[in-house]
Amino acid sequence: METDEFQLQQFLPYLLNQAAEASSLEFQQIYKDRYGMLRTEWRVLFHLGLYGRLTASDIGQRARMHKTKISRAVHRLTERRFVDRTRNEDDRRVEYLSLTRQGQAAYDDLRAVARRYDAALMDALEPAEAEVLRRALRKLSEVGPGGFTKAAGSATDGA
Amino acid sequence: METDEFQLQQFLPYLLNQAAEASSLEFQQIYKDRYGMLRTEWRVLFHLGLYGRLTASDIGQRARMHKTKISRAVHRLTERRFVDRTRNEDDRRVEYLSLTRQGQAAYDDLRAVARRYDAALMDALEPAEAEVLRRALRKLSEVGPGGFTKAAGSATDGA
DNA sequence: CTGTAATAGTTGTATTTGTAACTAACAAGC
DNA sequence: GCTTGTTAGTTACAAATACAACTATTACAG
Repeated sequence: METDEFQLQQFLPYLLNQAAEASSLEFQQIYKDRYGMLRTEWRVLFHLGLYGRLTASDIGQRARMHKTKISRAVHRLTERRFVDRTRNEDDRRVEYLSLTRQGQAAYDDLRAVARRYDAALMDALEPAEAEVLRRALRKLSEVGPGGFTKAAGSATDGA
Repeated sequence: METDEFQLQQFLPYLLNQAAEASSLEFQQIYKDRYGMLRTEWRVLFHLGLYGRLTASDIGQRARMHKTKISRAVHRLTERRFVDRTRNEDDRRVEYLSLTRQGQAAYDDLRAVARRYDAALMDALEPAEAEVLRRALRKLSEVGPGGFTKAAGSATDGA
Protein backbone atom coordinates (compact mmCIF):
# COMPACT_ATOMS: atom_id res chain seq x y z
CA MET A 1 0.00 0.00 0.00
CA GLU A 2 1.74 3.10 -1.23
CA THR A 3 -0.10 5.50 1.02
CA ASP A 4 2.63 8.09 1.03
CA GLU A 5 3.11 8.08 -2.71
CA PHE A 6 2.64 11.38 -4.39
CA GLN A 7 2.84 11.65 -8.12
CA LEU A 8 3.05 14.99 -9.83
CA GLN A 9 1.52 13.35 -12.87
CA GLN A 10 -1.55 12.59 -10.80
CA PHE A 11 -1.94 16.03 -9.30
CA LEU A 12 -4.90 17.63 -10.98
CA PRO A 13 -3.80 21.28 -11.00
CA TYR A 14 -0.48 20.27 -12.51
CA LEU A 15 -2.03 17.96 -15.07
CA LEU A 16 -4.58 20.57 -16.02
CA ASN A 17 -1.96 23.22 -16.51
CA GLN A 18 0.20 20.96 -18.62
CA ALA A 19 -2.70 19.90 -20.77
CA ALA A 20 -4.00 23.43 -21.10
CA GLU A 21 -0.63 24.76 -22.13
CA ALA A 22 0.11 21.99 -24.59
CA SER A 23 -3.31 22.09 -26.16
CA SER A 24 -3.43 25.87 -26.50
CA LEU A 25 -0.03 26.39 -28.02
CA GLU A 26 -0.73 26.00 -31.69
CA PHE A 27 -4.06 27.76 -31.60
CA GLN A 28 -2.43 30.66 -29.84
CA GLN A 29 0.13 30.78 -32.61
CA ILE A 30 -2.62 31.11 -35.17
CA TYR A 31 -4.52 34.05 -33.75
CA LYS A 32 -1.27 35.71 -32.91
CA ASP A 33 0.19 35.31 -36.40
CA ARG A 34 -2.96 36.15 -38.31
CA TYR A 35 -4.34 39.00 -36.23
CA GLY A 36 -1.66 39.89 -33.72
CA MET A 37 -4.00 39.03 -30.88
CA LEU A 38 -3.23 38.04 -27.33
CA ARG A 39 -5.15 35.45 -25.39
CA THR A 40 -7.28 38.04 -23.65
CA GLU A 41 -8.13 39.65 -26.97
CA TRP A 42 -9.07 36.39 -28.56
CA ARG A 43 -11.40 35.71 -25.65
CA VAL A 44 -13.10 39.06 -25.87
CA LEU A 45 -13.49 38.65 -29.62
CA PHE A 46 -15.11 35.26 -29.18
CA HIS A 47 -17.48 36.45 -26.51
CA LEU A 48 -18.65 39.28 -28.71
CA GLY A 49 -18.89 36.97 -31.69
CA LEU A 50 -20.95 34.47 -29.80
CA TYR A 51 -23.21 36.64 -27.70
CA GLY A 52 -23.40 39.88 -29.65
CA ARG A 53 -23.38 43.24 -27.93
CA LEU A 54 -21.98 43.08 -24.41
CA THR A 55 -20.50 45.43 -21.86
CA ALA A 56 -17.03 44.92 -20.46
CA SER A 57 -18.51 43.73 -17.20
CA ASP A 58 -20.65 41.18 -18.97
CA ILE A 59 -17.57 39.71 -20.55
CA GLY A 60 -15.77 39.78 -17.25
CA GLN A 61 -18.46 37.73 -15.61
CA ARG A 62 -18.83 35.24 -18.40
CA ALA A 63 -15.13 34.73 -19.01
CA ARG A 64 -14.01 35.19 -15.42
CA MET A 65 -11.49 37.76 -16.47
CA HIS A 66 -10.49 40.73 -14.40
CA LYS A 67 -11.79 44.06 -15.60
CA THR A 68 -8.32 45.46 -16.21
CA LYS A 69 -7.54 42.62 -18.57
CA ILE A 70 -10.72 43.33 -20.44
CA SER A 71 -10.13 47.05 -20.47
CA ARG A 72 -6.75 46.58 -22.10
CA ALA A 73 -7.94 43.91 -24.49
CA VAL A 74 -10.81 46.12 -25.62
CA HIS A 75 -8.47 49.05 -25.99
CA ARG A 76 -6.24 47.14 -28.37
CA LEU A 77 -9.14 45.59 -30.24
CA THR A 78 -10.64 49.02 -30.74
CA GLU A 79 -7.35 50.44 -31.94
CA ARG A 80 -7.14 47.73 -34.55
CA ARG A 81 -10.78 48.25 -35.57
CA PHE A 82 -12.02 44.84 -34.51
CA VAL A 83 -14.40 46.28 -31.93
CA ASP A 84 -16.72 49.27 -31.68
CA ARG A 85 -17.71 50.95 -28.45
CA THR A 86 -20.96 52.81 -27.95
CA ARG A 87 -21.83 54.64 -24.81
CA ASN A 88 -25.16 53.93 -23.23
CA GLU A 89 -26.80 57.33 -22.98
CA ASP A 90 -29.12 56.19 -20.21
CA ASP A 91 -26.18 55.31 -18.01
CA ARG A 92 -23.08 56.98 -19.22
CA ARG A 93 -20.78 54.72 -17.21
CA VAL A 94 -21.64 51.84 -19.46
CA GLU A 95 -20.20 51.14 -22.88
CA TYR A 96 -21.59 48.59 -25.27
CA LEU A 97 -19.06 46.60 -27.23
CA SER A 98 -19.64 44.94 -30.55
CA LEU A 99 -17.65 43.59 -33.46
CA THR A 100 -16.90 45.69 -36.49
CA ARG A 101 -17.17 44.09 -39.91
CA GLN A 102 -13.49 43.40 -39.65
CA GLY A 103 -13.93 41.95 -36.19
CA GLN A 104 -16.73 39.75 -37.39
CA ALA A 105 -14.56 38.50 -40.24
CA ALA A 106 -11.72 37.69 -37.86
CA TYR A 107 -14.15 35.94 -35.57
CA ASP A 108 -15.63 33.90 -38.38
CA ASP A 109 -12.20 32.87 -39.52
CA LEU A 110 -10.95 31.97 -36.06
CA ARG A 111 -14.13 30.17 -35.13
CA ALA A 112 -13.64 27.91 -38.12
CA VAL A 113 -10.04 27.32 -37.12
CA ALA A 114 -11.14 26.61 -33.56
CA ARG A 115 -13.64 24.04 -34.75
CA ARG A 116 -11.02 22.21 -36.75
CA TYR A 117 -8.51 22.55 -33.98
CA ASP A 118 -10.88 21.10 -31.45
CA ALA A 119 -11.62 18.22 -33.76
CA ALA A 120 -7.90 17.55 -34.12
CA LEU A 121 -7.47 17.47 -30.36
CA MET A 122 -10.40 15.12 -30.06
CA ASP A 123 -8.68 12.72 -32.38
CA ALA A 124 -6.35 11.94 -29.52
CA LEU A 125 -9.32 10.82 -27.42
CA GLU A 126 -12.07 8.25 -27.48
CA PRO A 127 -15.46 9.87 -28.08
CA ALA A 128 -16.76 8.69 -24.71
CA GLU A 129 -13.61 9.90 -23.05
CA ALA A 130 -14.03 13.33 -24.59
CA GLU A 131 -17.56 13.56 -23.29
CA VAL A 132 -16.50 12.75 -19.75
CA LEU A 133 -13.56 15.11 -20.04
CA ARG A 134 -15.74 18.05 -20.93
CA ARG A 135 -18.17 17.38 -18.13
CA ALA A 136 -15.34 17.04 -15.63
CA LEU A 137 -13.66 20.22 -16.80
CA ARG A 138 -16.87 22.15 -16.50
CA LYS A 139 -17.30 20.92 -12.95
CA LEU A 140 -13.75 21.83 -12.04
CA SER A 141 -14.12 25.28 -13.54
CA GLU A 142 -16.84 25.93 -11.05
CA VAL A 143 -14.77 24.87 -8.06
CA GLY A 144 -13.36 28.37 -8.19
CA PRO A 145 -13.91 30.22 -4.93
CA GLY A 146 -14.12 26.89 -3.22
CA GLY A 147 -13.78 25.81 0.32
CA PHE A 148 -10.42 24.15 0.55
CA THR A 149 -8.65 26.69 2.69
CA LYS A 150 -11.23 26.39 5.42
CA ALA A 151 -10.69 22.62 5.55
CA ALA A 152 -6.91 22.84 5.61
CA GLY A 153 -5.59 22.29 9.07
CA SER A 154 -2.23 23.25 10.48
CA ALA A 155 -0.73 26.27 8.85
CA THR A 156 2.88 26.10 9.95
CA ASP A 157 3.73 22.75 11.44
CA GLY A 158 7.15 21.61 10.41
CA ALA A 159 6.18 18.14 9.29
CA MET B 1 -25.05 19.98 -43.21
CA GLU B 2 -22.93 22.34 -41.23
CA THR B 3 -24.47 23.07 -37.98
CA ASP B 4 -22.60 26.28 -37.53
CA GLU B 5 -22.83 26.05 -33.80
CA PHE B 6 -19.73 26.86 -31.92
CA GLN B 7 -19.70 26.86 -28.18
CA LEU B 8 -16.85 28.34 -26.24
CA GLN B 9 -17.80 26.07 -23.37
CA GLN B 10 -17.09 23.12 -25.63
CA PHE B 11 -13.76 24.31 -26.92
CA LEU B 12 -11.11 22.21 -25.25
CA PRO B 13 -8.28 24.75 -24.96
CA TYR B 14 -10.68 27.22 -23.38
CA LEU B 15 -12.20 24.68 -21.03
CA LEU B 16 -8.80 23.42 -20.03
CA ASN B 17 -7.54 26.88 -19.26
CA GLN B 18 -10.61 27.72 -17.22
CA ALA B 19 -10.39 24.52 -15.24
CA ALA B 20 -6.65 24.84 -14.75
CA GLU B 21 -6.95 28.37 -13.51
CA ALA B 22 -9.86 27.71 -11.18
CA SER B 23 -8.36 24.57 -9.74
CA SER B 24 -4.91 26.04 -9.18
CA LEU B 25 -5.98 29.20 -7.49
CA GLU B 26 -6.18 28.17 -3.87
CA PHE B 27 -3.18 25.92 -3.99
CA GLN B 28 -1.17 28.74 -5.46
CA GLN B 29 -2.29 30.90 -2.59
CA ILE B 30 -0.92 28.39 -0.13
CA TYR B 31 2.61 28.03 -1.43
CA LYS B 32 2.75 31.73 -2.01
CA ASP B 33 1.61 32.62 1.50
CA ARG B 34 3.63 30.02 3.34
CA TYR B 35 6.88 30.11 1.40
CA GLY B 36 6.67 33.08 -0.91
CA MET B 37 7.02 30.80 -3.90
CA LEU B 38 5.97 31.33 -7.48
CA ARG B 39 4.52 28.64 -9.69
CA THR B 40 7.85 27.93 -11.33
CA GLU B 41 9.52 27.62 -7.95
CA TRP B 42 6.90 25.27 -6.64
CA ARG B 43 7.39 23.10 -9.69
CA VAL B 44 11.14 22.95 -9.32
CA LEU B 45 10.76 22.15 -5.63
CA PHE B 46 8.42 19.28 -6.37
CA HIS B 47 10.62 17.85 -9.06
CA LEU B 48 13.58 17.83 -6.72
CA GLY B 49 11.48 16.42 -3.92
CA LEU B 50 10.16 13.63 -6.07
CA TYR B 51 13.17 12.67 -8.12
CA GLY B 52 16.10 13.73 -5.96
CA ARG B 53 19.20 15.30 -7.46
CA LEU B 54 18.61 16.73 -10.92
CA THR B 55 20.21 19.23 -13.23
CA ALA B 56 18.35 22.27 -14.48
CA SER B 57 18.04 20.66 -17.90
CA ASP B 58 16.57 17.51 -16.40
CA ILE B 59 13.85 19.57 -14.79
CA GLY B 60 13.30 21.45 -18.00
CA GLN B 61 12.64 18.28 -19.91
CA ARG B 62 10.44 16.70 -17.30
CA ALA B 63 8.39 19.78 -16.56
CA ARG B 64 8.47 21.25 -20.06
CA MET B 65 9.67 24.54 -18.71
CA HIS B 66 12.01 26.85 -20.53
CA LYS B 67 15.53 26.99 -19.17
CA THR B 68 15.32 30.67 -18.31
CA LYS B 69 12.32 30.03 -16.11
CA ILE B 70 14.22 27.30 -14.33
CA SER B 71 17.35 29.39 -14.01
CA ARG B 72 15.41 32.14 -12.28
CA ALA B 73 13.39 29.78 -10.12
CA VAL B 74 16.56 28.02 -8.98
CA HIS B 75 18.20 31.33 -8.28
CA ARG B 76 15.40 32.38 -5.95
CA LEU B 77 15.16 28.96 -4.32
CA THR B 78 18.89 29.02 -3.64
CA GLU B 79 18.70 32.51 -2.21
CA ARG B 80 16.05 31.38 0.22
CA ARG B 81 18.02 28.22 1.09
CA PHE B 82 15.53 25.74 -0.26
CA VAL B 83 17.95 24.39 -2.84
CA ASP B 84 21.65 23.56 -2.99
CA ARG B 85 23.74 23.62 -6.14
CA THR B 86 26.83 21.50 -6.66
CA ARG B 87 28.98 21.74 -9.70
CA ASN B 88 29.81 18.53 -11.50
CA GLU B 89 33.60 18.52 -11.60
CA ASP B 90 33.66 16.14 -14.54
CA ASP B 91 31.70 18.58 -16.66
CA ARG B 92 31.85 22.01 -15.19
CA ARG B 93 28.94 23.28 -17.23
CA VAL B 94 26.60 21.10 -15.22
CA GLU B 95 25.18 21.86 -11.81
CA TYR B 96 23.37 19.35 -9.67
CA LEU B 97 20.42 20.65 -7.72
CA SER B 98 19.03 19.18 -4.55
CA LEU B 99 16.84 20.20 -1.65
CA THR B 100 18.30 21.54 1.55
CA ARG B 101 16.81 20.37 4.83
CA GLN B 102 14.63 23.42 4.71
CA GLY B 103 13.65 22.69 1.14
CA GLN B 104 12.79 19.13 2.05
CA ALA B 105 10.61 20.36 4.91
CA ALA B 106 8.79 22.75 2.62
CA TYR B 107 8.33 20.01 0.07
CA ASP B 108 7.00 17.59 2.67
CA ASP B 109 4.57 20.17 3.89
CA LEU B 110 3.36 21.17 0.45
CA ARG B 111 3.14 17.61 -0.74
CA ALA B 112 0.77 16.87 2.11
CA VAL B 113 -1.27 19.94 1.22
CA ALA B 114 -1.29 18.89 -2.41
CA ARG B 115 -2.57 15.47 -1.52
CA ARG B 116 -5.45 16.89 0.48
CA TYR B 117 -6.08 19.53 -2.15
CA ASP B 118 -6.27 16.94 -4.88
CA ALA B 119 -8.66 14.88 -2.81
CA ALA B 120 -10.86 17.93 -2.33
CA LEU B 121 -10.96 18.55 -6.06
CA MET B 122 -11.80 14.92 -6.64
CA ASP B 123 -14.81 15.28 -4.42
CA ALA B 124 -16.40 17.27 -7.20
CA LEU B 125 -16.07 14.26 -9.51
CA GLU B 126 -17.23 10.68 -9.73
CA PRO B 127 -14.35 8.26 -9.16
CA ALA B 128 -14.70 6.81 -12.65
CA GLU B 129 -14.89 10.30 -14.11
CA ALA B 130 -11.67 11.25 -12.34
CA GLU B 131 -9.90 8.24 -13.78
CA VAL B 132 -10.93 9.10 -17.32
CA LEU B 133 -10.07 12.73 -16.75
CA ARG B 134 -6.51 11.95 -15.76
CA ARG B 135 -5.96 9.66 -18.68
CA ALA B 136 -7.37 12.23 -21.08
CA LEU B 137 -5.26 15.02 -19.64
CA ARG B 138 -2.13 12.96 -19.95
CA LYS B 139 -2.91 12.29 -23.59
CA LEU B 140 -3.55 15.95 -24.28
CA SER B 141 -0.34 16.97 -22.56
CA GLU B 142 1.52 14.96 -25.12
CA VAL B 143 -0.21 16.56 -28.08
CA GLY B 144 2.38 19.31 -27.66
CA PRO B 145 4.37 19.89 -30.85
CA GLY B 146 1.52 18.28 -32.71
CA GLY B 147 0.46 18.17 -36.28
CA PHE B 148 -2.20 20.81 -36.59
CA THR B 149 0.07 23.28 -38.30
CA LYS B 150 2.74 21.52 -40.30
CA ALA B 151 5.13 24.44 -39.86
CA ALA B 152 5.38 23.95 -36.13
CA GLY B 153 8.94 25.19 -35.74
CA SER B 154 10.82 24.98 -32.47
CA ALA B 155 8.50 26.33 -29.86
CA THR B 156 10.47 25.00 -26.95
CA ASP B 157 14.00 23.94 -26.50
CA GLY B 158 14.52 20.26 -26.46
CA ALA B 159 16.57 17.40 -27.73
C1' DC C 1 46.95 22.20 -30.92
C1' DT C 2 43.68 25.24 -33.45
C1' DG C 3 38.91 26.84 -35.01
C1' DT C 4 34.00 25.74 -35.10
C1' DA C 5 30.08 23.89 -33.18
C1' DA C 6 27.28 22.22 -29.35
C1' DT C 7 25.60 22.26 -24.51
C1' DA C 8 24.49 24.21 -19.71
C1' DG C 9 23.10 27.87 -17.75
C1' DT C 10 22.62 33.21 -17.17
C1' DT C 11 21.43 37.94 -18.16
C1' DG C 12 19.16 41.97 -20.72
C1' DT C 13 15.19 43.89 -22.39
C1' DA C 14 10.64 44.28 -24.15
C1' DT C 15 5.94 42.45 -23.30
C1' DT C 16 2.36 40.97 -20.31
C1' DT C 17 0.12 40.53 -16.14
C1' DG C 18 -1.51 41.57 -11.34
C1' DT C 19 -2.83 44.79 -7.77
C1' DA C 20 -4.23 48.95 -6.22
C1' DA C 21 -5.45 53.37 -6.79
C1' DC C 22 -7.84 56.29 -9.63
C1' DT C 23 -11.84 59.03 -12.54
C1' DA C 24 -16.51 59.37 -13.91
C1' DA C 25 -21.29 58.58 -13.52
C1' DC C 26 -25.17 57.26 -10.93
C1' DA C 27 -27.99 56.43 -6.47
C1' DA C 28 -29.55 57.39 -2.03
C1' DG C 29 -30.05 59.47 2.53
C1' DC C 30 -30.73 63.36 4.77
C1' DG D 1 -28.54 70.63 -2.77
C1' DC D 2 -24.72 68.03 -0.55
C1' DT D 3 -22.38 64.09 1.51
C1' DT D 4 -21.62 59.05 1.18
C1' DG D 5 -21.57 54.78 -1.23
C1' DT D 6 -21.61 51.93 -5.48
C1' DT D 7 -20.64 50.60 -10.13
C1' DA D 8 -18.13 50.92 -14.82
C1' DG D 9 -14.10 51.34 -16.58
C1' DT D 10 -9.05 53.26 -16.81
C1' DT D 11 -4.35 54.10 -15.46
C1' DA D 12 0.09 53.60 -12.83
C1' DC D 13 3.44 50.82 -11.16
C1' DA D 14 5.37 46.51 -9.59
C1' DA D 15 5.95 41.86 -10.65
C1' DA D 16 6.47 37.99 -13.96
C1' DT D 17 7.30 36.04 -18.65
C1' DA D 18 9.13 35.40 -23.26
C1' DC D 19 12.76 35.74 -26.37
C1' DA D 20 17.23 36.70 -27.78
C1' DA D 21 21.79 37.34 -26.91
C1' DC D 22 25.30 36.23 -23.88
C1' DT D 23 29.34 33.48 -20.97
C1' DA D 24 31.58 29.37 -19.90
C1' DT D 25 32.71 24.86 -20.82
C1' DT D 26 33.10 20.68 -23.54
C1' DA D 27 33.33 18.15 -28.11
C1' DC D 28 35.32 17.30 -32.27
C1' DA D 29 37.17 17.90 -37.04
C1' DG D 30 41.15 18.86 -39.32
